[in-house]
Amino acid sequence: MQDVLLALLAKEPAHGYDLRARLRAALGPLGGDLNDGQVYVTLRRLEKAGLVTARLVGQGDRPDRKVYEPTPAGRERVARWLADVDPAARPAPTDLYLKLVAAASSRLADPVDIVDAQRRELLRRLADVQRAALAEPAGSGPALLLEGAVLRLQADLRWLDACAAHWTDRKK
Amino acid sequence: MQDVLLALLAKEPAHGYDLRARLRAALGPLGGDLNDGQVYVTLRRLEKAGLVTARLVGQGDRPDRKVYEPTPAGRERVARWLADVDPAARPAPTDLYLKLVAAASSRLADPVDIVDAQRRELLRRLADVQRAALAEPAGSGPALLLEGAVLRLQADLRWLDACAAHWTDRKK
DNA sequence: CGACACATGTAACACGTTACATGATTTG
DNA sequence: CAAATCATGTAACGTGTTACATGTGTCG
Repeated sequence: MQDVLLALLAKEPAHGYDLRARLRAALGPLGGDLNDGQVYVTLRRLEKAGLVTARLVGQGDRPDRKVYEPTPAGRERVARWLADVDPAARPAPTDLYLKLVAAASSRLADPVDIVDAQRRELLRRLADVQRAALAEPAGSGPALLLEGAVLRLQADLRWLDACAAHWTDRKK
Repeated sequence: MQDVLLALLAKEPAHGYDLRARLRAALGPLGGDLNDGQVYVTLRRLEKAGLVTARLVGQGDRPDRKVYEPTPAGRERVARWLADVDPAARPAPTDLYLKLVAAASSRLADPVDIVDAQRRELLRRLADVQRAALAEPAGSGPALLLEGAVLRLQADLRWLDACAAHWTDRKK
């Protein structure tokens, strides 16, 4: 998040509200879960870390803006971020897997039921995402991002099939 | 994490070291990034929240064990966790997407280069995971989890191709 | 007049990560 | 004798989440 904001500021100085709007625009329908204060908190942390500087810009009738600009240290960090490959969180559906293992070993729930419920949920989300994708102009950024979501959901659905097979075998 | 430990304790009371070992066994090669103190911190938080109780079990020569057991409130929470579908984090590769957008708009780096670097990285990880999968007994839990990782990595790789096409078009 | 866009924040909290810290016993 | 295994933790930190808090201007 910090890096993202820094990179946006490296393009041109901006104030919090504007950054939030740009983020929402870039993310499209998936930007809905952004938090109100998140951007401002992050900006203040960046400021405290000496990566950006701010100046107030009054504009008469409208509320004042606080325009941020990266410091040299900030620009350096952006460059490093862009050059590094993504650390990329654990690629596996670890959480669900642990739930299934826990359910199986504790005998409090049937893993196959959980898999079924999860499959229904993922199918629902897949439909949502695909519907949202149709609403986006083809070739737009959000459309691309939504395609990424679709691919992942499909991958997870195929994995769920493998899970179902796994625990069905064990049950008998 | 809290829920996972609670569920394991619901099966049978255990001490921290044992839980850690069970987790590592369940996760297989992917359990390597578990932190030493993590389990203990979580257990203490669970205790503070009144979801587990602990009693010390001395065993003469060996260090004492602290055996944890869920409280009724804890068991209730496990039941709820198992019944609920996974909240499942954002299904889209948002982080990388934002990096690409930031790179493109700031002109500090070429998105296509970033995509290429990322592809090399994912291919490397895919090879790692597949090699690890061969070392696991077929049909084991860890093997299943590794298959999940493979499917996701393949999905992300296909998405990278879409990204490359997207920004190659824009460049011309 | 009510809703929405503009514009900014804070405080408390939960959680994972990192790194540090200790000490006995078994095994090669 | 060194290393691995058993066994437990703590302190500090960074970050995201939640919820709260405030105020103006415009448009229908």
